[in-house]
Amino acid sequence: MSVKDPNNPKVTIYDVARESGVSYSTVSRVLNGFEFVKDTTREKVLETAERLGYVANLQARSLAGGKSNVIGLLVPKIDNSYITEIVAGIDDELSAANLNLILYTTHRHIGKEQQNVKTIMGSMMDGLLLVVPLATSSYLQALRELHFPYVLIDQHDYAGESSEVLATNHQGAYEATEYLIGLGHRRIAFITGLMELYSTHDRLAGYKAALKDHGVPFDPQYVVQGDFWKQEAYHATNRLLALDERPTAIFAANDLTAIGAMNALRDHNLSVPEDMSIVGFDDIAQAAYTNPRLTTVRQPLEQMGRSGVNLLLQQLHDSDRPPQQVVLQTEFVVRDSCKRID
Amino acid sequence: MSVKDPNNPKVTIYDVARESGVSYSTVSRVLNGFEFVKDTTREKVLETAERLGYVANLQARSLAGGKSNVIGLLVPKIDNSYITEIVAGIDDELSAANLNLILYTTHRHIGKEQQNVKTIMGSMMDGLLLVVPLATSSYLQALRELHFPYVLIDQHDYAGESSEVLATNHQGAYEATEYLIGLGHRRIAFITGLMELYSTHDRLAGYKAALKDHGVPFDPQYVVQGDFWKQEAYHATNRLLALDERPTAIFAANDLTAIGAMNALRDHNLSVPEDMSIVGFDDIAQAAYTNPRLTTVRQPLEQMGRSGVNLLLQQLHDSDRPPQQVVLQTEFVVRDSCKRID
DNA sequence: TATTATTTTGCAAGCGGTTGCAATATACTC
DNA sequence: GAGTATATTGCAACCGCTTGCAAAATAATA
Repeated sequence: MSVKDPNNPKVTIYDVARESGVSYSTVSRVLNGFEFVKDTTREKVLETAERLGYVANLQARSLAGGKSNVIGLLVPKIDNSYITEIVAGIDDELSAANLNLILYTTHRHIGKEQQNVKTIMGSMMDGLLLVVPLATSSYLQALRELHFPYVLIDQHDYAGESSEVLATNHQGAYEATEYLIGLGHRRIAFITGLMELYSTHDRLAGYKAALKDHGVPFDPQYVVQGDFWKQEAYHATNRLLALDERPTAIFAANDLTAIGAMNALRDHNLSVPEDMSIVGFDDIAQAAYTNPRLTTVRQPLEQMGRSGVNLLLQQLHDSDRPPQQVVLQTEFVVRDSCKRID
Repeated sequence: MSVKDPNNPKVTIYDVARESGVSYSTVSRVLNGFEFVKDTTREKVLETAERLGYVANLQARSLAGGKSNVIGLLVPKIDNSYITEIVAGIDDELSAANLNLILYTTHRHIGKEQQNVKTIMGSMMDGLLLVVPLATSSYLQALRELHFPYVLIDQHDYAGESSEVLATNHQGAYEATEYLIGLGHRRIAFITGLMELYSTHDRLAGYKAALKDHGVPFDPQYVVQGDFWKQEAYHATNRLLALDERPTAIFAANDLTAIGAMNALRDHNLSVPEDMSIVGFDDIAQAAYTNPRLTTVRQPLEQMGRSGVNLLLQQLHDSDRPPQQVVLQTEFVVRDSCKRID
């Protein structure tokens, strides 16, 4: 790396300065769009920089107190399209804003979440995007105290002091449940997601509200706990099937849960939607390819990522901007996994 | 960020030094596992660092010529599981090695690829992982000249001077084609991928080799160009269906292409596998959920990501290590999208 | 044209680390 | 216990860039 190659692309600000006959600070000013620079100087510098193929060293810039143009992204794990669609939106928007993205994966390891946040705060990134973080209380406070810009994506800060982007979970769940009721179902089960996440609670509340509004008594035995993953959903479904009075429909907290449920049903030789209606949540790409195709509540995942970036960008520009909440609309998508019963 | 908070987590090496009564260089040495440090000193420093919650500033470290512990990852776009599975493997392995990942997405914009590589080289990352890069010649040379550690994933450097991880594309395509021939097919079409990618050529060669070995004459009209994406595959399939003598089977360069083909067939009211057999390549998650389930050639995508990281790690440890090639085994996966014909 | 206000520019310090080299402390010999 | 080899530690310089402040250049005013 340190070879002084003749055609070494490691051009520094000093090289540009020397080559264009001005001081390095002037170069710095030009490159940062500082206004008090004579136009001719600016052009000259810009031209030389271009010619020499100068590219700023990010770490040096950030170390010197400027912006690093890097924002951190904390996600649980890159292994399902719920996450990757959000990340795609984030990446897209960040890229448009000429910002770099450094990815931190917690591998669903709670301690790591905290650890990463500390690293990020210590590392002079410009901001942080947290996608469905779990144990937030500890470090959210630290982030706030330091005025470190951050945005929560699909997670809620009960303290109400964080910018966040959410979807209409309650409404989505309400509509899904209502749809099932409309098809004649009365014994409707709900497989929850991770209890640490706000969306789980919000969806559960929507489900209950719909039952109530339509005079269907709420029966706790039909609410079983999942964790947004197939495996756990599989077990949860088995528990439901062991009930004396099996449900006739399952509302799954997300599509992966729905798929896990379908797997369990298949292993019990039950078919969807004949023996059991199923509704998911998210509308990940896979949902359109299950067999039967999954009826679900679409979340605008990519848009959620984009909105998160925008919220962060606003904070970056105006650091005292109060926390803001963006709530995106879900949409009920009818496909083939539900059937009317009598 | 610069607030001198009482509980400011921005602890520097100087703080640790002062607090533990040694010089900052000693702290640096301890933190970097340098050997010539007295055990008692080491412990004392480590203990203080821990207590103060010290976390190294990456940019400073990298600026000072040490390792940055950041590696760059260049990918086309985060929007399909081919990419995300590879990224998952990379992320996993990197995380295990305690390395950070900064993500560069080219959005399939060739100029951006080059631009990003330049940025990366100028930014003192420790290394670079390139997943299916397209226009490589220009910057691969620059990377080599600077001895900048990098690894190609699923792409081949014809100059033979790059470390790369590939899959047995030729063999995979050969087996797929052979399988179709074994089912009695003679008019077997091949929808190619992006011609800039090595895998496309390798698969095409495997397809041709299988035809030849089994005495099936190669007919150029059955090879149509795609680009690894559904849309283009859709059009390519339409072209095949417009032929006087339609093929009875389609071997698609990847699963997305296969799915695009299936969409086109459906729009022609043709059913798979009754009217047309289809084989894909990759075995992305979706392949198991198409209807009918897709017969395909599995690439160990996640493992490819992992291997890429390992190759890079080796280079990081021994910078004169000659370029190495890792070729991972593909595996033919029979599902329901092919049928025997007479 | 001298004087003063305003632009532009350059210098130096510092961001938080790493590292070569010299200085100091400790261990080993005789 | 003096002398020398070896293990530890500290100092200073530097990585590439930003920025406050002062100097130099230019424009405005009298």
